[in-house]
Amino acid sequence: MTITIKELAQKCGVSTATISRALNDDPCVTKETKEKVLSMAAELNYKPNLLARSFVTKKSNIIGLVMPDIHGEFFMELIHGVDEVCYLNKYYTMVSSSHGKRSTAEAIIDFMSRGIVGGIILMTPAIDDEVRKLLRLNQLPTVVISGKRDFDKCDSISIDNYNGAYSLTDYIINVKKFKKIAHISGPLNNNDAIQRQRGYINALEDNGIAVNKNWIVEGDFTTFGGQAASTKLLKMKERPEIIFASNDMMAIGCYITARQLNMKIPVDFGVAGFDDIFASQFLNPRLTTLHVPIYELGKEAATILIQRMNKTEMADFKHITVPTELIPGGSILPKH
Amino acid sequence: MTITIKELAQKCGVSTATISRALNDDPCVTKETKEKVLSMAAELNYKPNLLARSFVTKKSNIIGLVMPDIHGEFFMELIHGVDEVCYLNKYYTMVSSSHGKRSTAEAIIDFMSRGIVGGIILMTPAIDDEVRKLLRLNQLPTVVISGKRDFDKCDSISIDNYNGAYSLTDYIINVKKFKKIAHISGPLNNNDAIQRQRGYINALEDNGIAVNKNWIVEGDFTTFGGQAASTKLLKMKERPEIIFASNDMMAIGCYITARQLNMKIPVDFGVAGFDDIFASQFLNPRLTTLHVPIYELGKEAATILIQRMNKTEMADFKHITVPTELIPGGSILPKH
DNA sequence: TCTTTACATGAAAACGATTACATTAAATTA
DNA sequence: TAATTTAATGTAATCGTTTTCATGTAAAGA
Repeated sequence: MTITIKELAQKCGVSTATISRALNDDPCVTKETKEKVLSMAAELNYKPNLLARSFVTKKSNIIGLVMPDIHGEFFMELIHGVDEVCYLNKYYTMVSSSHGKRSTAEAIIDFMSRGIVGGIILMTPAIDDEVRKLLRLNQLPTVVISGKRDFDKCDSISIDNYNGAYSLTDYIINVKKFKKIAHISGPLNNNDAIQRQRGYINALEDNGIAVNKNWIVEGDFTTFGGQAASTKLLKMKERPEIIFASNDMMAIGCYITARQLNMKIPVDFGVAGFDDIFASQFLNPRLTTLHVPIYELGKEAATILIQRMNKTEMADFKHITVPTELIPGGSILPKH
Repeated sequence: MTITIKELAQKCGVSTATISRALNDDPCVTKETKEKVLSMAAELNYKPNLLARSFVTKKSNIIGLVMPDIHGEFFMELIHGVDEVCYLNKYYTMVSSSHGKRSTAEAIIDFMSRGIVGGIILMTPAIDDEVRKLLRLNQLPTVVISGKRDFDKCDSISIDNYNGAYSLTDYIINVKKFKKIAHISGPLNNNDAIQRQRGYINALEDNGIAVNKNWIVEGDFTTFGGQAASTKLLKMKERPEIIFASNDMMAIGCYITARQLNMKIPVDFGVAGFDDIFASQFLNPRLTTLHVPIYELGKEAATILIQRMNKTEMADFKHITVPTELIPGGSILPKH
């Protein structure tokens, strides 16, 4: 079925070298030859075998996308963005996750050493020593998407977790006029979680509000964790008026808790989240949260990576920080 | 950095053929040689170049996953399931969508003709003539996931849309005791949509309820379409008591309409959906819907495909239908 | 007309693995 | 002991493409 370059060469009455040159737009071949080759290729439906091509050129137009998990719309949007750019540039997207027992390092090593991919987009909540070492002696172009810029030897894109959390906390204090604000953090080995917590704390301090340590509870970024943490907070003798969860999933956990404790959001307590996942807009009342442009982020990462893959000389690494956007919802009342 | 088989052969003092045999567990090589090769390979961190291997063996352990769109948790769970099985079997997942201008056929041709993937999982709402033809003369193992089994020359997995919709409609009639049930269908070139509508109609007829054509409105599987269709239904002089939307997204559109028209679900009208997407459980009241085990479906598809890719002799094609599960929610009251 | 230059194309090597076939050495049989 | 079989390994071809280098031809210059 599939025809090879040799057969095409025979049909055209030229050598395989000329075919290759014609298809790759080498200026050496004459217009007539090029036309003849192209029309014959189209007629016979010839498509170069990408495996063979990648094999000999040592370049692959496959991008390896390494994520901590393949679950939820967050990562879906990331894949979507990457795929969009890949498609437009005739690249391919290979997904991989460190779910189950697999470590991020393992996934990266796999991609790096087997010649399949020509570049890597690494989304990771934290870069540990093993991964850091791998990236350092990595020969493959890599773009790191992370909650914090803590690696300089790659292009990187970070979400502005700190300023997002800061501005949301500040909004609750100065627009909504609340001071009793609790925080459910993400796991504290997660850079996003750390940055968001820092933003929350600094906003409190800058507004002259003492930080109540009891009101900072570590969660795990799941609805279940949010449920547990919010239950703990709401059963305290002195309970907060607002719960700022470090992501929307945990904020949803707060809604579940409210139902269980027979409390009303936003009357009995207010809730804020982070991420603006799809479900957030359908919560009743709508969740106040921060929108993270994850689709655009995926597109940006793929764009930078492809540029890097096509360039031989290495310009300085790009480090981009993308801002979040405050999405006001009914989950926080203005204080009367 | 990356070492080749030649260098490894030199280090071991054997030929590349022996290395290859040792690594592929050929019974011909002695235990001692095999051990020597394996330990040296581990020491030097040798990993066979998969490109070269695939190139020469004409087999690829990359699976191409073709989807109509890369968006929403539905497809995310599909990818998740496929990835899980791929990882366990040392396969890779390459995603591709027919979003934007790209047709499904284009995506398939690309995968088929370029030698990159060794098998295809094709998720498509309908198989048109072009795709049908492609699949027929396809040399690559393919598993089709579709709303309806309408192609016999491949392994296939179908969601039991008909029985799901039938049982849900029957449940509304016989358990919830409603007879005035409207339906917002999906686009009618979509097999899932067609099967679901058929299930709805047949359930009505089998229960002796006349089908009201005005109460069947074609939607587009989006919240916006669900909004438009439900608005239309609710503004009729004789309006339905229950709206059965062909998917959860459109059901969410019904919730939005309710808010806009200042109506209360389930008091003023009831809603049912199909898919059981993540957001459905957080709707207030919880959406009554049908759970589609999409993650398991992805796993199943990948499992079958990998079996097929490893087998030379072609056994009969498998055709699997997976059932849906009724998820009762507060969105439909029992009729007093 | 002869040499030089430029240009278009062809011949052949290369990439890293697998594998059919050849070869060698050891073991078995006569 | 010589002949034959068997087991383990080596040699070399192969896959489809790109690319270096060589070749031949036409145009330009002397």
